[in-house]
Amino acid sequence: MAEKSISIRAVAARAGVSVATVSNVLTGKPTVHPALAARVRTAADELGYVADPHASRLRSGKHALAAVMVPDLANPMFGSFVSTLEHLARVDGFDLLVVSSANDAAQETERLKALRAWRPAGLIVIPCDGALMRRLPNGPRPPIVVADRIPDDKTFDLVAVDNGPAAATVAAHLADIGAGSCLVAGSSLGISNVRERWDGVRGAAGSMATSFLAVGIEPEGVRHRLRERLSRAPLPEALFTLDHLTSLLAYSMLAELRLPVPGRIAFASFDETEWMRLVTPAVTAVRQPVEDLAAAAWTQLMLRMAGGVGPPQTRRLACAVTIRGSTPRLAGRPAHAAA
Amino acid sequence: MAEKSISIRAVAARAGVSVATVSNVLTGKPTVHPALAARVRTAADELGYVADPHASRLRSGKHALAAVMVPDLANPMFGSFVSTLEHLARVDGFDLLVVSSANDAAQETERLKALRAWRPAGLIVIPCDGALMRRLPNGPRPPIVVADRIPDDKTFDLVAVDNGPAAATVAAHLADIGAGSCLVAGSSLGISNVRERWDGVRGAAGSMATSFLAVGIEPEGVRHRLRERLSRAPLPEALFTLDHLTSLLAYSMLAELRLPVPGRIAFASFDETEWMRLVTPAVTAVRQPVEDLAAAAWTQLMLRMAGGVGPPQTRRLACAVTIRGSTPRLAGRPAHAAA
DNA sequence: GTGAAAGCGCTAACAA
DNA sequence: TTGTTAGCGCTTTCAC
Repeated sequence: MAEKSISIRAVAARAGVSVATVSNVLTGKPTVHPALAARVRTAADELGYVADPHASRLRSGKHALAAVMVPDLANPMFGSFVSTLEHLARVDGFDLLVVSSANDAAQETERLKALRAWRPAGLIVIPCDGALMRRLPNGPRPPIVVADRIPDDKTFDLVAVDNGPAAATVAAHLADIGAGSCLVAGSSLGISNVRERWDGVRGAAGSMATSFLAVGIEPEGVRHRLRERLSRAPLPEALFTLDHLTSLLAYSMLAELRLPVPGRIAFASFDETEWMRLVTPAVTAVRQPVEDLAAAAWTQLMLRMAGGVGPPQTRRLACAVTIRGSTPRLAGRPAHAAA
Repeated sequence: MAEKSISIRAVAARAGVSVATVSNVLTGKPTVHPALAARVRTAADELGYVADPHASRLRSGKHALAAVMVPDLANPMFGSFVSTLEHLARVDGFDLLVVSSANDAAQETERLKALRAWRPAGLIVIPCDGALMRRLPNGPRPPIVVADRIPDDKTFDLVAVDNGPAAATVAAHLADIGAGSCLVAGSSLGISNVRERWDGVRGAAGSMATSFLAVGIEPEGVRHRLRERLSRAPLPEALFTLDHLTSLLAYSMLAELRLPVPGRIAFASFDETEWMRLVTPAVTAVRQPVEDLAAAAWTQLMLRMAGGVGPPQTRRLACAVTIRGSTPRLAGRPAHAAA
C-alpha cells in the first residue's frame, strides 16, 4: 500500500531539472522559463507529488496550518463556528488543527501546549474562562484571535456578540408583557458572556424583579438546580435562560414539572436552536450570528498572519431577537407595566 | 511577542549535554543515566521546550497527527463524531486535522489531496458517496478507516450502524399500529445508509404500502419536494424520515401544512436529536450510537497505525429505537394489521 | 552511557 | 534563467 514517498528529487529527475527549479515552479516563483515550468508541473502531476509541508516549514519557517480551540465540539454552536472557519480557511489554502478544551481549565492548558508544538501560523480560541493568558505556554506565540468570550488580559484581538444589548432587549420585552418577576439562569457568572447577558438584563428590567441562578455546565447539576428552584414557591413569572444547554434542560424541566409555557411561566432563551421554532408555542430567542463571528475571527487572523501590526482590535456583532409565542402578553397585567 | 523558537540545541547547551542525549531523554530511551535525564528534563521545562514535530517527522518518518473528514461539521451528528474522536485521539497523544467535504464529490477529492500533503499517520473518513476509492490521491496512503457510509470498494476498514434492522423495527412498528401506507423520505438512495434503511423498511413493511421520496440535501430543495408530496392526495398515514435534516424540515412542513402529528399522520425519524424529545407528542426515533461509532473507528485506526495487518474489518453497531407519542395506535385500525 | 555527524525534504542564498 | 549547496530541527547510526 504505502510505497516510498516521492520527494522533490524524483520530480527534478523526471523533469530533467534541479530541485531548486522544481521548488521555484511549485512555489510560484515567476523567474522560471514557461516551457520548463510546464515540464516540471507535468512531472509533478504524473508522480502525484505534493511538497511535504513539514520539510517546507522547517526551511522557510512558514506553512498554511492554523489551529482552533473550542470548549466543546459537540455543542452545535461551536460546531457551526468550526465549520465556518474550516470553509474560510480552505479558501485561503489553510488547513485546521481542531482541539477541544472540554470546558476545563487544566485541559485548556494542556491542549494549548500540544497545539503550540505544531507551530500553527495562527490560532483562534474560544476560551473556557477569562484566564487564557495564564494558560498559554511561554515562548514564541502565533497570532491569536479570541472569540465569543472575553479574557481578562486586554492584549488579544477579540470578536464577540453584543451580549448586553441583546439580553436587555429580551428583558425589556419581558417587562413589557407584564412579567413581574424573572428568573435568569446561566452556567456561571465566571464566563464573560453570561456575565454580560445578566448585566444587560439588570440594566433593562425596570420594575421587574430579577434574580440569577448559576446552574453550572454538568447536565446533572443543571437539572438538579433548575428542579430545585422551579419547584419552590414563588414561581417566577418568566424564565430567561442564557445558554444552549440551560435552555434545553430548563424547557424539559418545565414540561416535567407540569408548568405549561406560557400559561404558568413565560420562557425566553439566549442561543437559538432549531427546536425552539418547532415546539408549540415557539420560543422567544436571541440568535447569535455564529457564522459572522467565525468570519470576523478568520479575517482578523489572516490580517495578523500576513504580518499586520497595530493595537488589539475588538469587534462586537449584533444578535437578532425573535419574539415568539412563549412570551405573549400576560393575562391580567397592564401593558408597559415596567416601562 | 514571538522571540526565536528554542531548539534542541538550547536545551542541550543549558543541560551541558549533547543534542543526541536530549533527544534520547525526551523520546524516552532508557539508556540515559537518571541524573543526566533529570538535568535534561529540568532544562527543557525551564526553557518551555517542546520538540518540533515537523522536524521530528522529517527524520523519523513518524508523528502523532491524524486526520478526519466528514461531510458537514455543522451537522450535530458529525459534530459529536468529531468531538468523540478528538477526545480519544488526545488520550493517545494524537492531534487531529479536521476537514469537511461539504457533501460534495469534487471538494472531497480536493480535501483528500490537501490532507495527504500533511502525511497524517492515519485517516478517518465519512465519505459523501460510494466512490471514495476514486477520490484518493495516488501514491503512499496512510491507514484509512471509513465510517457511517459504505464505499463501493471493499478494501477499507469499516464501521457503521445496523441501518437495515433498525429501520425494519420502525417499519414493523408502523405497520403494527395500523398504518396502511408509509412515505419514506431521505436525501438520496445514492448514499449507502439511506439505501440500507429503505431496504430495511421494505423488508418489514408487510402489507403496509411504502414509497420512497428522494429529497436531496439542499434545504430549499428538501422543503420543496416535501411540500409538493405532502400537499397532494392521498396523504400517507405515516411518514418516516431517514436523516436529521429531512426529519427537521418534514416536521416543520407538517406544522406549516396544518397536518397534526399524529392526528393526520404518524411520524418517525431515523437520527434522533434533542428536539424530538421536547415536542408534544415526542417523536419516535432511531438513535445512532455516534460516540461508539467514533470509538470503534479510532480503535481500528490505532490498530492499523501500530502496524496491524490483516484483511479489512467491518463492524456494525446496534441502534436504539424509541417508540414515542408520534406513532400511537391509529384509531379505527386493527392491531397487527400488517403482521 | 554519551557525543559527533549524517541526512530526512525542502527553500534561500548565491554562483554560474 | 538555472544549478549548487547549506542548513532548518530533529533522530539515528556509529564511534568512543
